[in-house]
Amino acid sequence: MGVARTPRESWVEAGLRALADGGPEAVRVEALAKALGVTKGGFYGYFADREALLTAMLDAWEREAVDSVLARVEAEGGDPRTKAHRAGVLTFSGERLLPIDLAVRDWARRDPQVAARLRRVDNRRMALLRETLGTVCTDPDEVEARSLLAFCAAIGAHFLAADHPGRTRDEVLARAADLLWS
Amino acid sequence: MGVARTPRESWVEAGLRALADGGPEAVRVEALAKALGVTKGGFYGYFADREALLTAMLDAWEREAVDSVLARVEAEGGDPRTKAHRAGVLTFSGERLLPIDLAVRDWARRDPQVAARLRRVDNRRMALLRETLGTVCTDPDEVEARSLLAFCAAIGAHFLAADHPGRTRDEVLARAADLLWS
DNA sequence: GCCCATCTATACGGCACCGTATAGTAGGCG
DNA sequence: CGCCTACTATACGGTGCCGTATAGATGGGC
Repeated sequence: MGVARTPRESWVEAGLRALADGGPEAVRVEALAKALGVTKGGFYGYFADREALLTAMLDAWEREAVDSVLARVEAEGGDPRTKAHRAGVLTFSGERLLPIDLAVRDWARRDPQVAARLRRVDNRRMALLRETLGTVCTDPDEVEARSLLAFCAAIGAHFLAADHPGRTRDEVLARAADLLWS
Repeated sequence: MGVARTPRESWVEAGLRALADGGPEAVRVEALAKALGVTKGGFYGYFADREALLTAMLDAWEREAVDSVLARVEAEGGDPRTKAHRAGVLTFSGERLLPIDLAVRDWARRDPQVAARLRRVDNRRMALLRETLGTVCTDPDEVEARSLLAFCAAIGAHFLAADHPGRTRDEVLARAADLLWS
């Protein structure tokens, strides 16, 4: 048996990279092959077509972005706000997950399949926010409002281009977090 | 002189529609021509190339999304919160501007030219938010934080797929607005 | 009615990509 | 060693798109 020189995961990996910095349209079989230093010859042994790769990419992302993150957060435990913060850091820092996350969000606006997946992911993240914010606020409606604001801030900050004269974005976000968790 | 059967604005218009529901990659000369019921023959009389159309689209969007909206808001006047709310409604309701806005946001992550433009737009919107929130809150740092939260909510809500058991998204957003303007 | 600018259709070469077919190579296993 | 499987390179037809060239239509101005 020959050894897998360019195994299935390599294609998924390259696909996620392309998605991260070019959107789903940038996930092109021949381009990935060139990025991997091969031709597309072997691709169709792993995937029926381009669409199958996109699905596999989303599968991998869903696992890595939620299961793995939430598992680590639960394992380390700690203060509710700390847990929420660590989940945010694990998810939205690091050059890897964030750009994929943002690309998936835009993609979801055009593809119902992707939207359904993102909904599963976001619901689990919202559940964590609800849980932690429930410790600093009793009114369930307000907990929901604060959770949405927190989530929107975590995501929206990356889609906003506004400046904050005399401050950094991170400083403003820190102040916003204080407001939400006060 | 022949009359403009498919004038320049038609191409810009069709381009913005394509951008709104397919992203910049979907703005393709031949596809627009087909959508307009024409061939691409006349296109290159108005635009040097596809890139020139994209620029013209952004010009049109910037005027319509900011100049026109802010002018109308200032003209009608009213309560600060009302002004901010009306600006939000004019910008983010209606099937027209919102999807273009969201598409531009994703586009800006990959194209510095677009990012610079979005920055101008967002700064003007932020200025309005700052002004109105300055009337309910004195600490400038908190005004900035609340403004950012409000803006992130307006944008982020459209990129979030989470559910709110027993509530609608609009209900939660209304509660969030109450928090920010309290 | 005719001219002429303005728009339009058609055709072209080029490129990038998809998915398929086919032949070549490389390494584990008997 | 030689086979057989897994992977790879190459080549192909098809499609959709870009930008250019060129010829045809259309309607206002004189």
